[in-house]
Amino acid sequence: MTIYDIAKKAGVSASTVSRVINNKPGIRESTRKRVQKLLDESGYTPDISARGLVTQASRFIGILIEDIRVSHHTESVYVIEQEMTRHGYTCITFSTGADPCQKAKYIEILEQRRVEGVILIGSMFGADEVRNAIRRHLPEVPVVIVNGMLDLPNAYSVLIDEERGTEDCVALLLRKNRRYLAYLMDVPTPANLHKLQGFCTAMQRAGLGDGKAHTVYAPGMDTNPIASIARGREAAKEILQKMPDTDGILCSTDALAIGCLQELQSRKIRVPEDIALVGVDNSVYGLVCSPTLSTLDNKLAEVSLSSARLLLDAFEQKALSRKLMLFTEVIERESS
Amino acid sequence: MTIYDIAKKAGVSASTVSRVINNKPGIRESTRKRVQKLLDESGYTPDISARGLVTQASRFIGILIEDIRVSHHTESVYVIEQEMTRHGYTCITFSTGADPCQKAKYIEILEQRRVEGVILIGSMFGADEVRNAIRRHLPEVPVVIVNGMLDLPNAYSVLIDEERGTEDCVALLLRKNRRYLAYLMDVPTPANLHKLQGFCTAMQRAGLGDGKAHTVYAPGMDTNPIASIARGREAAKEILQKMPDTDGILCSTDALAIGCLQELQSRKIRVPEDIALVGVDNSVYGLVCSPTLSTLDNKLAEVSLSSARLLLDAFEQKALSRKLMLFTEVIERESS
DNA sequence: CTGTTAGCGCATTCAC
DNA sequence: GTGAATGCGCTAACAG
Repeated sequence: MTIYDIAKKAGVSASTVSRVINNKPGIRESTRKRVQKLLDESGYTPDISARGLVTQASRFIGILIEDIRVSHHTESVYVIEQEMTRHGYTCITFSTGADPCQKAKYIEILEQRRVEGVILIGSMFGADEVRNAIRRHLPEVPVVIVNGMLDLPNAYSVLIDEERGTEDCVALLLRKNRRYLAYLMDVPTPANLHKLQGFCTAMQRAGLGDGKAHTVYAPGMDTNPIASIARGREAAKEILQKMPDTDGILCSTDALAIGCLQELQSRKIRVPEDIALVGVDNSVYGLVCSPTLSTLDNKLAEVSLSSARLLLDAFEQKALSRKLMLFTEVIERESS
Repeated sequence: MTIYDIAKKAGVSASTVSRVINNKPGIRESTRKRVQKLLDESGYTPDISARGLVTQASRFIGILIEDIRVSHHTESVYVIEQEMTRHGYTCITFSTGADPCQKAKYIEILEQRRVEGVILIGSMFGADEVRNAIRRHLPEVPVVIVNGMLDLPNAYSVLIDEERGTEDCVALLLRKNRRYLAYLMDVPTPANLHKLQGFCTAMQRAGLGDGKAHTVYAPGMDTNPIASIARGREAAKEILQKMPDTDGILCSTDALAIGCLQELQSRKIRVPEDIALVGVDNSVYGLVCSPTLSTLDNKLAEVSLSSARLLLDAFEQKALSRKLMLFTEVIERESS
């Protein structure tokens, strides 16, 4: 079923049908009615790709995330997809995994699909390989990176002040009279390094010594939340062994904090009485666990919506700024 | 950058370039080398949509789910996307929401994108509106429905025997010497009605009376997991009020069970000592809460992989069957 | 107001 | 082996 089929049935030319479909002016009302009726009855639907070929507009945007199973990524994708769909764009979403080369491959697929814009979710998309891939494959289309930076003329950033937020988390623990703080850090992405910086700053300011000495890493590549939890558990063991005096633990993600919590509880260490616990992400997990988890709300939903809006503005070249910063909020629950 | 640009640079015709790109035979090796080199250097990438216009193959498939934020949906989408991408297909995923009309709209978008196949995740896609939309907009492409049925010549089903699984859950509770069972049921989707059927069968068989009389509904349209948890909490109150003797609760989803757990704990009712709790979905939530949640693993990952494979088989018309059934497994954890 | 023509980027005949 | 011509479904520019 093409516009030609409709045109034949209606006894008009294909252009007339096209005009009706696209609500172009300059058509006699009677003709429009007649064609529209046929259009409705025949169940015709335009081929958007064919249209895109001539209008040079795919109406696609690409969304890249490392792993959609991570709950705050999911939230981001949800919000962005709703907003972009509302504006007539179709989202192509890929879970790229952690490997930068793999990320570059997906960028090539997005080029093949002629996306009009891209949203990268996560600071690890600021890697050099990604930048090169963008420069090579998508040098012309606006690219918004969420919670990260990309030094490219077509790149935009929506940032979250997690460094400051982490300082606020430390402040919370200090208010709870904790003095032997530990920091449990996930893979050293730029975002996580910012949080570490915040932790160190706050520790120093409080006269609690070198933050890095109180930091334990939870190494691992698997982005699955279950794997994250397991890593948190392992890292908790390390904290307890190396820093037995610890009375407060700050985790760079909620998933790690959950693992941590499980390890503490299995050892009958009371949370928050013996050790207070704070996570980051404001994920559902923090509401599901018991005690509920104090966490840093990094406003992923707002940030994602802003990034979608920023992309839409960039399409109309009316983006006010290439860089946007949003602020976090500490959510105090039972674990602190 | 088109094949014509490459052709000009190479001093050959566009057809030759096309042949090189598609690895067609009948090209002198020296020519192929020369063109390939230019292809690589220039950073040319074919426009898949333009190709699709002539080959009549979009290499798109559509995935429809109600809400990607629901953790087992997310898992499904992840698995399907990985598998389809591996086979050269690009997935277009939409969160449709609960409204059947909205679902129909998304099906129309999929038609506009000329998807070659569709995967519907969830039994609520078996609704009449959806069937009509498929019949109208996508009568020719294979449609796989996960955990549901669609009476259409181009439809395939991958089912999970949750009815039997629910019976197994009741058996678990009986083994734990529970006799006053309640069933907490989410919105009456076909899948949830199957579970209810399983509950009733098992209750009757055990001589515990009419299952329906022991069933409480958690009404609500919001598919967000946080909303589900809240609904579970409300429903738990109702159970405690109407059936104060209850010593075991089976919930049709983990999220509801989490809400239930929270309400019980807030009333100092011990789980599992006073009331045992079992969910369905084997979601991360069940590992995050405390006590950890016994649950029915409905093998969403396997089911999703099977549905992707089924679709791929249908593309090559070598699908062995239109209907596939997989089996569940009870996972016993601390809550029972 | 409407039809004719051309061309988007590509693969595929059919000649040569 | 390779090129010229054609058409996929559609919109846009230009006639009329």
